[in-house]
Amino acid sequence: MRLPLTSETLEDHCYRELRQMILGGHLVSGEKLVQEDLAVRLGVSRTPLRSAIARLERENFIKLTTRGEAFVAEFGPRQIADVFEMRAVLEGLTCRLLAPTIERKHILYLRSLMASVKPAVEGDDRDVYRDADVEFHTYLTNLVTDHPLGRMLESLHLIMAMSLAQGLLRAPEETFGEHIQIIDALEAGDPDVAERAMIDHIRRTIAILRQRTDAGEPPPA
Amino acid sequence: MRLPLTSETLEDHCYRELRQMILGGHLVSGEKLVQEDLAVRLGVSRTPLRSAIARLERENFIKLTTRGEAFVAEFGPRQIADVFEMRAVLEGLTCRLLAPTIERKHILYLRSLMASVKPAVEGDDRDVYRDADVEFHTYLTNLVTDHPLGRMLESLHLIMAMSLAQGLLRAPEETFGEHIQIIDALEAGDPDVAERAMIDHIRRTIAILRQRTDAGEPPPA
DNA sequence: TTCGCGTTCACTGTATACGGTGAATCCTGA
DNA sequence: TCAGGATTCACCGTATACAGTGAACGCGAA
Repeated sequence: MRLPLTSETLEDHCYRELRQMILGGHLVSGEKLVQEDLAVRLGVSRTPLRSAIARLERENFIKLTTRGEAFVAEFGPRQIADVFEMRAVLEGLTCRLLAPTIERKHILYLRSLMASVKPAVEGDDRDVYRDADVEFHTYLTNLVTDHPLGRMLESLHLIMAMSLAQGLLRAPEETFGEHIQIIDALEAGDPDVAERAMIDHIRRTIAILRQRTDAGEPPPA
Repeated sequence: MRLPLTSETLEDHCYRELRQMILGGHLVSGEKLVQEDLAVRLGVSRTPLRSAIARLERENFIKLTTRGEAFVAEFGPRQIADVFEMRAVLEGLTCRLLAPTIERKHILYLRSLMASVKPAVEGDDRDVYRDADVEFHTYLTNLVTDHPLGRMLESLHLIMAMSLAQGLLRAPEETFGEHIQIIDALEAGDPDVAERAMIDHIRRTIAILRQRTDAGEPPPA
């Protein structure tokens, strides 16, 4: 048994490791997760591994059959759109809650973040912009402390990161302006406007995803 | 070891049992959950019990210390309001998704449900009305299948049931009309109106809860 | 009495052993 | 050759054993 060099639990370790394996494509969609194999691969016993799997299942990264077999979930445009649907309203709520009291320094950070990727927008450097996009949403989420909302959004963000790993869904010049609008609304301290701006922002992306679903486009495998 | 009389897993059993113990007040807020004690009390080993605890923790019924000790979460007006905040937007989303395609029979059921409690509203029979209230929201949630939204709302509904166990937060004559409005919007098939009706409905309750929080009213203990 | 320190103990995380069950495989008879 | 049934096997849920770690408690010194 491995000594706990860090104070982190082995379950946490497995959780993050598995997540990374899914994100990094080392575990592909639909692949079966055999507990014993994975356990030796991660150097732990089945006990903490099982906990990690259960957690990932609740976060929709893993599907279980009635008999307990675990498979990596499939992420097509449909599934991503479903998750984004929840993200839209929950991140909208985030903005609503933040607007009245958000501190100036956070506004400044968000502005500087967007300013720093302006060249990427103009040069259409999508990799750079994508990271900023994720950071923008993650940063906002992390500002809501002492509220169960934060934890709920964590797992959804991962799915966002995953979907973006395959490339941006909308052009930077489009979403850039929307981010600015959100920041403006937060700075103005208007909960309704801020909430609406965020919801509309994400729902425009959902529209794209739904188009792909309707077109029957399969996940890029 | 108990034989699996039902196909249900022991973890599921523990989960429901614990939930019920919390709801029923057999486990009170702030009480520590000692794994071994609970295990013998439920007639199982610690293994499935631990899974159940982990699950309840993710659903905010149980808080864990850094060292893994589990305590029953505290549910004051503040915590309930926080959860209701998420319920508002997620159930709003439920209505938005349902509106375009909801079947007539479901509309009819909801109408008959409300009609059946009309006397309770007029007679101010709050116990009867409360059950119908929970049923109204639960029924709608269950209509959304094939979407992660349903599972996400499950745990939140439990907290609603819990808060209502202590009595209604608003007068039936107030919420009754709002329920009707929601049904009307669903029947009309208008996603925006249906979403807004649900959100407003729940947010009015949140306002009440926030008043109690501001007044510093402690949980009834 | 009170503070400090060591010992004990309770309780957790983790490993491992065990029994059961569905699926795959192989054998047998037509 | 092919269908059907028995047997094996792989894998999961659960129980239990073990080791580590704070916290509580008691004891001795100031």
